[in-house]
Amino acid sequence: MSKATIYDVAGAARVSLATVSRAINNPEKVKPETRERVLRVIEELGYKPNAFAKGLASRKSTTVAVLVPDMSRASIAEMMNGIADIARVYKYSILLYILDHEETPEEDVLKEIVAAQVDGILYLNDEITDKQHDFLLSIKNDYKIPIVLTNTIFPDDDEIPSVSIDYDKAGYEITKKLIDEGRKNIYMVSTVRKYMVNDQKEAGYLRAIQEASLEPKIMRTSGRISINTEHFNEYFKDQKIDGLIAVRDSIAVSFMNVARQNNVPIPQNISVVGFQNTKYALLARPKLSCVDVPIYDIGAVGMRLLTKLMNQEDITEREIILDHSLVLRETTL
Amino acid sequence: MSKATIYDVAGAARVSLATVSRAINNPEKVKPETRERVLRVIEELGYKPNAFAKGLASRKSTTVAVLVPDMSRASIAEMMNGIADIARVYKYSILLYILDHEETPEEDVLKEIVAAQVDGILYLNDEITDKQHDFLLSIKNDYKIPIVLTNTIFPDDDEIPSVSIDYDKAGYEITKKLIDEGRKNIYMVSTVRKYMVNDQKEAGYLRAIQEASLEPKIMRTSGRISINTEHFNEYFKDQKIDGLIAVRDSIAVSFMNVARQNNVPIPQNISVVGFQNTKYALLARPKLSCVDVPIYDIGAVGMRLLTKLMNQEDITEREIILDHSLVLRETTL
DNA sequence: CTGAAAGCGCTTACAG
DNA sequence: CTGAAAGCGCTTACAG
Repeated sequence: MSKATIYDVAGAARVSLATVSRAINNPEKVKPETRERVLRVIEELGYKPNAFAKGLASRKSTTVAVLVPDMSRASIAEMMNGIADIARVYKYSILLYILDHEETPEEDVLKEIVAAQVDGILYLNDEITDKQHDFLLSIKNDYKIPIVLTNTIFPDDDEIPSVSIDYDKAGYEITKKLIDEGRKNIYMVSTVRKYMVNDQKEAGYLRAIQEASLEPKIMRTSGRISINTEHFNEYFKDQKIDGLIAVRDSIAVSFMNVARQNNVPIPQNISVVGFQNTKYALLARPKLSCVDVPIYDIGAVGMRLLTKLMNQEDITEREIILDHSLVLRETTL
Repeated sequence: MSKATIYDVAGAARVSLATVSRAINNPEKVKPETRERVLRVIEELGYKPNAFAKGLASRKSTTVAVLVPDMSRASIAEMMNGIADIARVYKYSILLYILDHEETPEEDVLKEIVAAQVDGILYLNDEITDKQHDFLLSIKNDYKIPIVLTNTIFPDDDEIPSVSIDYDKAGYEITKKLIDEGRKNIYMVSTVRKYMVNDQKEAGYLRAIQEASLEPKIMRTSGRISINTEHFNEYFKDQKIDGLIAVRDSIAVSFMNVARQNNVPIPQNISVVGFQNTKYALLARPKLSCVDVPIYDIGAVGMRLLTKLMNQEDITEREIILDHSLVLRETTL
């Protein structure tokens, strides 16, 4: 049961190794009966082509690198499911790189990725500095490795394709919803870290607030629950808040817990909404209204787009925007 | 900037390619000044060894495969963080395989993994049938690829090393805690899917229940929230339940929501506990008591153990059990 | 300490 | 439609 090579198959099928290779990779170039004989032997011997030899000879790896910031974020994990499902369909393997922000500079990780000879890169890190962006561009142009930004965008970039939703529009819509309810003091709770997508949510929020001549109030939190609690308690001192938009469901739930402690009924006194539509939203009481982000699909479509790029197919859209929707449950009027 | 090969380096450094290879892989076999000259050229040319050629020639890939059932499970995702951090320390790359239960048989995925020539396998799927276990054994023995079961175990297996906590003991302890509170009708809510770790939690529960001469009541749920709700409503009809142990935090939270709807105070009337100590537990009100599972560490230790196995180091412990703890918050007396 | 050469297991023009 | 042969970029005994 030690590994059969292409020579073993060729011998057993009484053909040359070139024919075995063709039977696998270009079946139409082989006479049907020969092909079947070869395929049968492959089956019998449990033959699997050695990935290294194949990669070396063909100069293609059928491997993509996926670069993620932190797997424990629910959105990242769910995207991976979408990516993996599509990768399997197109027979790509996934090399996974998780950034450990403190230890290894992203640039080093990217160099590792280049050395690994991947055919393409899925970039899920949604904090992108100008410097990082330049480096991505150089990888794309110097090494000709296609890159797709997945659930993130870089403003005014028309070189690197991306897949996401229109977070600006979503931010606008959900803010508008609260304004239409008659809310006047609507806070947005965003993150200290400069995630690209949260910038967009904020921009949409600001647009809606300004259109309605209200006062914008953006707070940035680390996301740590204990710290949130402290901040949120402040909100109830002046009693002026009547709407809250959190960039993540879990932050919204965290706020609701503090509101209950202060005996402020939701949604009667305050409308609360989140982003993503995770399990947190469903498990919360009252059930959280939020923007639904099709995160699995974003991963899947990102991977699909990358396969096209790797095949040098013509891409009409370089920036794919998937649909989102507002899921109104119990925390809005 | 297109890729330099080992020949380019050898040429520029005026040595043979064998010397370049040694300078990289066995520096002590090369005269210091030669080595430095080679290393300088490598730096200048930005040379990175081609991973395929290296893998083909050396028959080692410095790559491990990680096989996971579903990335969206919080425990799996967090384990990945631990695995990736340690993998980087030991310079291993990670090939990620996510099972899509319906589509591709696990056996096929495992064959793919073997073909990818990985040096080791981290197996995180915690539903293991006898057949799957046999297949794992054959991979380990026929192909000599080390395997580590991470956060799962296979009963009475002394061949495949594993890293987890003592779920049986944890199940026992948490049940004992409720019994000590004076609870008499303690339910365990487990899963329909036969996760190995949940079997152990159940075993521990049963042991404690029987010791106390109580009646065991195990319910198995699909985990879908809507279905849970239906089931849980049943519990309140006969009013006999006074303790609930869920194998996952989110199931416990789900139950608490139904309890509130039925106006049953927690923990006064019913003690509720979960497993894992996820964000769900902290975000719930009252805050959920639960068994804390050091899931990041399980991943990290699993990866570390695998590196030892791949280096053929002597392993004293084949079954590593990490410590767990009981985190008592507001849902227990 | 260093080099020449074989070999790892494939793919792919090139002939036929 | 099929085969012989070169080549992908490395590693590693084997000599010297």
